[in-house]
Amino acid sequence: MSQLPEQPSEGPVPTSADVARLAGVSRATVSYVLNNNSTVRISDPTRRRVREAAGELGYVPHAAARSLRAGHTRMVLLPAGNHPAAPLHHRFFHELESGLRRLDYTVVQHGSLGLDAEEAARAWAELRPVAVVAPGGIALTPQGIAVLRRSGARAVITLGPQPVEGAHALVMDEREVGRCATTHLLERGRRRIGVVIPEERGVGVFAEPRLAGARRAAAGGGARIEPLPLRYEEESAAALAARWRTLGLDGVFAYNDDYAMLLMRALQDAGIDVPGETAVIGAEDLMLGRLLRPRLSSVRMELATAQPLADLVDRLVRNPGGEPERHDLLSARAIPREST
Amino acid sequence: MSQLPEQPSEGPVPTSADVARLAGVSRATVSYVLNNNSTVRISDPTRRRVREAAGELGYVPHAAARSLRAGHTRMVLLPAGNHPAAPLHHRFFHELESGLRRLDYTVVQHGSLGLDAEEAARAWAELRPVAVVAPGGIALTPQGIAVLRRSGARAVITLGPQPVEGAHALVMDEREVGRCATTHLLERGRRRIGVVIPEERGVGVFAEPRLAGARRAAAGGGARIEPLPLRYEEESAAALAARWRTLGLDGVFAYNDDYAMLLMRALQDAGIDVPGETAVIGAEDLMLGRLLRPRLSSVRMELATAQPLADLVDRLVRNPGGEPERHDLLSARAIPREST
DNA sequence: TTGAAAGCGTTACCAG
DNA sequence: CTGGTAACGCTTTCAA
Repeated sequence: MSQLPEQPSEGPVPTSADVARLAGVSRATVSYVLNNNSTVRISDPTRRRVREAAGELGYVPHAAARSLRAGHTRMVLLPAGNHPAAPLHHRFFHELESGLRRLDYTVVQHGSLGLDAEEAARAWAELRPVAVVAPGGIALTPQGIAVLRRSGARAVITLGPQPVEGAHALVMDEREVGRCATTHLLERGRRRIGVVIPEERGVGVFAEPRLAGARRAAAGGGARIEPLPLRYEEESAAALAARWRTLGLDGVFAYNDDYAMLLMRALQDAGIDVPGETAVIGAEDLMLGRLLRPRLSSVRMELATAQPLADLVDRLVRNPGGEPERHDLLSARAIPREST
Repeated sequence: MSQLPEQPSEGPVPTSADVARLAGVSRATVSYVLNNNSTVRISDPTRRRVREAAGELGYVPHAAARSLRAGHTRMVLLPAGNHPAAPLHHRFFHELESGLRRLDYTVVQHGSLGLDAEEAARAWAELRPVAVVAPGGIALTPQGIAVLRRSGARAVITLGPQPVEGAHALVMDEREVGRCATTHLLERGRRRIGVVIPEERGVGVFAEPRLAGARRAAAGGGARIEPLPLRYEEESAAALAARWRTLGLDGVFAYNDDYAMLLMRALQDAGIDVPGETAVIGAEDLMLGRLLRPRLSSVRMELATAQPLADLVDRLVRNPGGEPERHDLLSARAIPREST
């Protein structure tokens, strides 16, 4: 009659007290053993008993309890963007993440769709991350930064096209991409240059600086810049190509290789010779651009390796007092192929 | 001499006790007000005082303390893959995430590079998630599942090409993609069919089932299947194209559109007529495939909308007892264009 | 309507 | 070397 119908999968979660009881020691001893605390010496047989008890119960420490006690976490929070990041960023994030894990941080991505900047910052702050690395396209306001700092974040870092007041900045200056592309077109003798602006929302954070970079380069070279809104659809590209000759452009920087491939095909279909009548250059140097005829010229973007940046995050966490730092991550250079 | 050099950004993190003190009420009252507890009635002036005090201090509740007290979290953990997921998956994750947030879950992605299945499961379990949704390519063993369940996870769900023993499964049966592609080639009269297997690591989880699906379809149609290892590089594709005629294939399913574009270009450069001599079909129906000449045939993959799946996760969390459930998410159909 | 107190799981301090 | 104890921040009885 005293049979308890507890299924193993529904039983209470084992705690360090359970481990202590099973091993016949105190909770403190369990803690010492499991954390390899070196300030105190525990006999080997005891260690083994504790380890075995933990294994037998499937004990896993409770991170929340631990960090409550410790007064801080080792969580680095990466707010996730609403929009798929560029492939380049992906690799970079993975590197950053494993770099941080190597330094014993727990890296956690937290999405924030449908929250405004303040709400999002509060949601992050509830987790009490020791650092926040917010990619470009994530709303991060000075007030949001203040909330995070007050909640104990020792480093708030933006990672994107431009710095944000009051936070450290890992800058991927996308203007450089526009500058490179435009300079290359200028060198090819082009003076009336279109710059594709994707209409997809969320891309603006990247597109605007690329355009700005193009403008600056053009100003120095006596060229004209014409922004060209474009959706990532064949119809949109065809419409643009249809009115191409009225635009009178002899070169175009197409935001990136995807848009460049789309546009170049539409231009060719409309009988515009590339590069004869109009030169086309993309960015990001995708493999696929090399498969087209003419082969697509591009801007290769190189991102700093992420391990030093993980070290940087670590340094800012350990030594939080200083002025906001700025580090430039992105370098760009034109890769001329046949389309320019 | 008593001047404290505390900078505002370095002061202690405000707690509910600070809010209570400033508002001149007890901590309990603060909790009632801030959580809109309806079982107890608090006067409006008090409510306002509490809210103002919280705002003034920039108080943000401490999620760890809260869940420690509550005995459970509302965290849904998504282990992040080592490898960039397909674009389709990206959209899907974003949808799932906002669906879950709508149900008041906190969605957290946790990377696990360089950890084996057991270590990873323990790392996740430390956070005491109420549910874990593990994408394909993430190692999830029966033991790992047990660890998670014992640590309080009420739902462990895999999301990928095949179910895992003991967990619920959202199945994206990639075999269907291979089956579709191959059936389409059979309908076009092809009988000697190559199937590209990317050599990049991490892609295997997707590639193997696609190959399996192709084999099954071929078996029914009296066709031969030839696996074709390929790296995503021009040289690799050129090498494959160079020995193409010795392979004697009249059709090829190229894993996806990226590999298909790469291979098709190499075949054309080697003087192989597409589709005359060899038909080529990809998968994922990328826009770029439509820009090639011949236009690339593809398999369009459609994923179930994610909101119902968020509801499903919620249901499994609230009602954890049942048998492992399986839900099929992926449907595929061939989109014939000019390359087949 | 408000306040006091207990307790969640952990670890650090201090006696034994 | 080991064991008791207090404290981290929060919510929730129970009592006033």
